[in-house]
Amino acid sequence: MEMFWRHGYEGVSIKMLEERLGIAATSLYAAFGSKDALFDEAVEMYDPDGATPTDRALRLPHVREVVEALLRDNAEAYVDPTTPAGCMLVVAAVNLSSGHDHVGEKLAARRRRDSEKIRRRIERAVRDGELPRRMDPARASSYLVTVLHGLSIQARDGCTRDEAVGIVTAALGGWDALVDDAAALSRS
Amino acid sequence: MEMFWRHGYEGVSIKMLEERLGIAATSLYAAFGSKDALFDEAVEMYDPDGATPTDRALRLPHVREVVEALLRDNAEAYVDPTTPAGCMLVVAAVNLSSGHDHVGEKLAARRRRDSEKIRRRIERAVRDGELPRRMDPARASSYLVTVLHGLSIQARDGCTRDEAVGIVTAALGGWDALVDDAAALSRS
DNA sequence: CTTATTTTGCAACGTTCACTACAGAATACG
DNA sequence: CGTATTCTGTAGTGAACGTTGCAAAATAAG
Repeated sequence: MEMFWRHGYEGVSIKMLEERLGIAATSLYAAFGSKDALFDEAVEMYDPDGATPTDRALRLPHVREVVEALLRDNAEAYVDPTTPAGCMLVVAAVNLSSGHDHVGEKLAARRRRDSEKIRRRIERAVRDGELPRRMDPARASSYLVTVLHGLSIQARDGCTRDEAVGIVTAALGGWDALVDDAAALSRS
Repeated sequence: MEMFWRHGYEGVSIKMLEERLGIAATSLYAAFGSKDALFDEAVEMYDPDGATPTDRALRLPHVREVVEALLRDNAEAYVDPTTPAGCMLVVAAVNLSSGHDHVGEKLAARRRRDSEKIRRRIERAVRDGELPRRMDPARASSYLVTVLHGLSIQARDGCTRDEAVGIVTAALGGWDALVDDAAALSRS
């Protein structure tokens, strides 16, 4: 899985996988059927539905701590030196040659899924009165996802943990400003 | 240039270039020498030093309008429907197979150059008293660059201009919060 | 017009790619 | 132990890749 995360779908050849997994190509195909299917398994292993840092953050009781955990925990994961940098869903299939577009689309679908989870959590907080009525969940979630995607690229560029934490803190300032602005609108 | 921007370095084959440029491979090589050199030319065309939206924004007189133009103008460019989505420096060489790392490194160097330009502009604003003394230029520029990189991925995912503008507004809230926090620190 | 230059088409080159067939070797199971 | 299953190594397949050589065709220049 880490190879696809680090090098992307096309950046990893069957030969590299043989060497990494220590098995012959024939067994690879016997076990997985195709490079595509192997990639899918790798993605599923990276992004098990319900068990990601995002999923865990979304289950926290208060939306401010949800947002904080969402950004912090993902940032921590992106800069974790023991794993490839960034988010696999963002970086593993950006560049694809003809015929491989479906690979990138699967990752895009997962990114959308995550974005919608975040939006729905914010909607819930608005319904529950935890956030102002005039809060725009779509915009807020877009902003948070933008920061996460950007952190992923920054992690790939060698961003340190301290830098990532600093970026998260700044981004939380942006979140708080969103909430304040919505509160002011809700009062007028 | 647009093909590399849209598909990335390895996603564009010489055959595709032949068809797009309407010339034979032989002439391609006569003119450019290699695919690498052609890519370099494309990058230089996309990112002429001193003439990018970032460069133009950095020349504005007041730092708040610098930051605003930086985010808005880049976001506009990333979602411009007449050009490929996102920032070429971010998306054109994320996934590279063995032997092509130097391609990605050139783009990373350009990203670093831009990040440093932004940091230095913020440092200048601190020196000139336009920003609080306790402002951290490195952190502030990291935050801005993170937002830009994230917007690039969002643009690739089909983000509309309105969504991008909304994200920029939220991110500006984060910038303002950074300034406010630094001002509070500077007073204590 | 002639000559020089550029471009083209063709046919490679050597390499890499994902994938397959198959006999033999290795391992697992009863 | 014998049998079944899995894995291996080998030798491909057909396609794609970036690049090159070269004669002929096309274009540009004087």
